Amino acid sequence: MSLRIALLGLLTAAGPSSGYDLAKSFESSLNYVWQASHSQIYPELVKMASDGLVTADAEGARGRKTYTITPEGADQLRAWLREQAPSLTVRSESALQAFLLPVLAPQDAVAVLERLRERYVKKLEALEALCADSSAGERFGRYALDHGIRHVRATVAWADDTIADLRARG
Amino acid sequence: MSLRIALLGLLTAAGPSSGYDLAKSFESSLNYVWQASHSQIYPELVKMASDGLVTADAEGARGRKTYTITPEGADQLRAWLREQAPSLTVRSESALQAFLLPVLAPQDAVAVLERLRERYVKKLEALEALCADSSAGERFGRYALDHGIRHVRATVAWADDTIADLRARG
DNA sequence: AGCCTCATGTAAAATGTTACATGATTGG
DNA sequence: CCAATCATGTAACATTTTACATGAGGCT
Repeated sequence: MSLRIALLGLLTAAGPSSGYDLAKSFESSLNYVWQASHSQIYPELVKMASDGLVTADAEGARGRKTYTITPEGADQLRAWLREQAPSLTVRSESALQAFLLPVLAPQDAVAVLERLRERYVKKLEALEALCADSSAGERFGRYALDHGIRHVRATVAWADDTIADLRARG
Repeated sequence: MSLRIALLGLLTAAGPSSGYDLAKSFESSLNYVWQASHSQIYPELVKMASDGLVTADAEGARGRKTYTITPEGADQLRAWLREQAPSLTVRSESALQAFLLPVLAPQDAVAVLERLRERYVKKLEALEALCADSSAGERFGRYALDHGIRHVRATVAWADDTIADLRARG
């Protein structure tokens, strides 16, 4: 369901798009919260078309198919948002590493954390650049971007404090 | 791989455990960052035993099997932690909702967010209670719990600010 | 001509979820 | 004795990832 919803959302935000476009949108805008590759997206769009949630254009150059959200698709998206209480759980490999850190000797744990922290700082810079780019009017994706930035900042702060704690222990 | 690593970590943290115990550990301690149910855990433990990462006791009461991590298992866990740069992406249904919020009329979006905020506040209270419970010495899970608390706090703050923003727009 | 990006798809494998199925032990 | 919890497993299904496969169009 989530994939379908995400695609409907992207089609609303960006207007008519091809599967290829949508795959790129996933990479750029949605990547921090959800992932999907073209091999998942193409078949899903076909199913969504047969369910009447989107319509496909005749093919353009290079076999390009442009999908447009239908009123039923828009209804279904809004209904899902209003009615579906989302799961609060998260799947995060880096947080899993964080959990397991104490199995390492403190100095090894510090090394792992410093590497992780560095990568998060880069991610934060990338997100902040995106935020600066987006003109003030662009509401779409803005809330999620803000959400992402706060999370990454929280992670960097956590890494700092955890590194300090590990160092204090030796 | 992540499931296997998580199980090795839990076996290190909690000592010899049954699949049932491990499933409960997932629910209580690891739930915020990773999920797995008994139907995934039992077969995985069998595979891990055949790969020499854990050993199984003879059965106890009610068919209970206690698994113990082997030195090879511990090595593999530490090697993974030291060498594997984890993916920084996250899969979060609630963050996906956050992203899609602008498709709703502002007052509907506010209602959705308020409901979400309430659930996160409850989650925060539960995590903070856990944190207070855990005696100061207990390092295991502490870093991850701290990580989780910071993330949930960041989410609540984000919800507050986003609600305010949506209200300001009408 | 050759390389890169665009563009679509399918297949196989791995992973994760939900449902079904069974039975022992403990506590009230 | 009954209900809850302990305890294990399998099967079916859904989802996700990785790999394979193909070809058009643009640029140098």
